[in-house]
Amino acid sequence: MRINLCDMPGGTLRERQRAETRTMILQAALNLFEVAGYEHTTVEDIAAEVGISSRTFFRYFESKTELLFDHGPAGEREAAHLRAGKNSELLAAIVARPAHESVSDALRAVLREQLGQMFDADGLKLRQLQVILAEPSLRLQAQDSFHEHRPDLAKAFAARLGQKADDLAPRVLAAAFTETIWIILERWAAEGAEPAHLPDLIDEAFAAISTGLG
Amino acid sequence: MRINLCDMPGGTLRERQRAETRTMILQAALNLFEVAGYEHTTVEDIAAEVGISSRTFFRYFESKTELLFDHGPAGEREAAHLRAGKNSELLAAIVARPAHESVSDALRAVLREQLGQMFDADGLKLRQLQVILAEPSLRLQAQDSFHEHRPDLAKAFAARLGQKADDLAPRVLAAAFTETIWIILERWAAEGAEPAHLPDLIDEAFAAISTGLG
DNA sequence: GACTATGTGTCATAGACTGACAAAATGTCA
DNA sequence: TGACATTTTGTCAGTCTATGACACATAGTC
Repeated sequence: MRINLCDMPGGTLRERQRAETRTMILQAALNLFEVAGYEHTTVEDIAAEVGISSRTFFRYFESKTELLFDHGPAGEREAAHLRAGKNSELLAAIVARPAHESVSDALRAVLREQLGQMFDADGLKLRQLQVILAEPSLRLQAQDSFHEHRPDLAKAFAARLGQKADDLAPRVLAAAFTETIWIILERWAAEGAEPAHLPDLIDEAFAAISTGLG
Repeated sequence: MRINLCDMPGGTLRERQRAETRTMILQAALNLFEVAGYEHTTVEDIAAEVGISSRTFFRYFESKTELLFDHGPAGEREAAHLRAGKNSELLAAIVARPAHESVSDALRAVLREQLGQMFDADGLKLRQLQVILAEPSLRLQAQDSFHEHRPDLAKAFAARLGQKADDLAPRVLAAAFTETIWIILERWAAEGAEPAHLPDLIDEAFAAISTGLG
C-alpha cells in the first residue's frame, strides 16, 4: 500500500520507495548529527531511528560520510552516472558562459545561479553543510572535493584557457576556487545562512580575490 | 647505564629506542606498502613484520595514515609541539624572504631550498610520496593538507599581503600553492624523482602559473 | 497464481582503533 | 647491588565502519 506523495518522474513503485527510504535515512541521520554530533552518532543509531537494519543502511549509502557528500537525493546503484550528470551540469553551465568572460567571471556567474539554488531546493543541503562545518575533519575532507566537482572544474577551466585538463593552471585554479567556495559557505553559514546574502558574498569574495591577487 | 650508539641530541636510552622502533615500523610498513599496496596491508601485517603487537603499533602511530603523513621521525607524545616546530620552520623561511618579493617568488625560493632537502635527508619521504601517489584516496587526502602546512602557509601569506590570516586572499593562495606543490611532486615522481630536476620543475610550474593567470 | 527480480534481515567476518589490566623492561636512588 | 617508580608492552575485550553469504519476503510480470 503506497501513498503517492511525490509525483517524481518515471517512478516505478520500487524506485520511488527507494528514493523515499533514502531521504528518510538522510533526515534521520541529520537529526541525530545535529543533536549528538557526527562522530558520536553511529550507523546503528541511524538505522534504528529509521527502523531498518544497519546492513540495509549500507545498501543505501556506501559509507557514513556519503550522508554528507552525496550526489543528489536519487543516488542509487548508478551513483557514478548521476555524479557524472551532476558534474556535467556545472561543467555545461561554465562552458555555456560567453567566451569573452574570464574564468573567474564565468565561475562567479554560475555560482550565483546554482549555489543559492542548491541550498534552496530542500533544507537538506544546508543541514549537511552545517554538520560538515561543525566537524573539523569533515571540513578538511570537504575542502578539496566539494562533492567531487573539482576535476570537472579543472576541465571547464582548461577549455576556457585553451589548455589541457591536466595542465597546471586549470588545476591550480580549480583548487583555488573550490577553497573560495568553502570560505564563502563558511561565512554564509556563520552569518545565519540567509539565502539573499549568498550572491553578495560571492561577489565580495571574487572581488577580494581579484584585488588581492590581480 | 648509557649506551651511546647514535649521537642524536639529548637522548635518554628510552627516547632513542622509541625513535628507533618508530623508524623500524615505518620502514617495515613502506616495504609492505610497496609490495602489496596500502589498502591491502593491514596494521597487523605491519606489526607482525616488526615483531610487535598491533596494539603497540598504535602507541607509535595514531593511525595507519600517519605512516604517510607523519611529522618528522621523532614524533612522540609531543607530536603537536613538533608539528608546530616544523611549521614554524616553513613559516619562518617565508617570512625571512625579502619584503619586496611577491608571495609567489617567496614561496618558490623557499620550496627550492626545502623541498629537495626534505626528500634528500632519507629515502623515507620519497617512499611515502610514492605510496601516496599510487593510491587515489591518499592523493586526495594529501592534496589539501600537505602535512598540515596549509594554515601556516596562509599565515605567512597574510603577513606578506598585509592581511589577516583568515582573510580570503591568503587562504585562496594557500590552497592554490599546496595544489601546485602536489602537481610538481606528481610530475617529479613520474619522471623518476631525480633530485636535480626538482628545482627546474618548481621554476617551470611557477612560471606556468604567472603566465597562465597573470 | 506461478516466476522472477529486487529488497531486507540475520549472521559472520574483516579491519581500524581504544580502554583496562597485568607483566616485563627500564631508570633512579639508597 | 637491591628496592622502588616509571615506562613499555602484550593480551583481552570491545566499538565502529564496512562487506559477503544466505534465507526470506515483497513487488512487478506473465
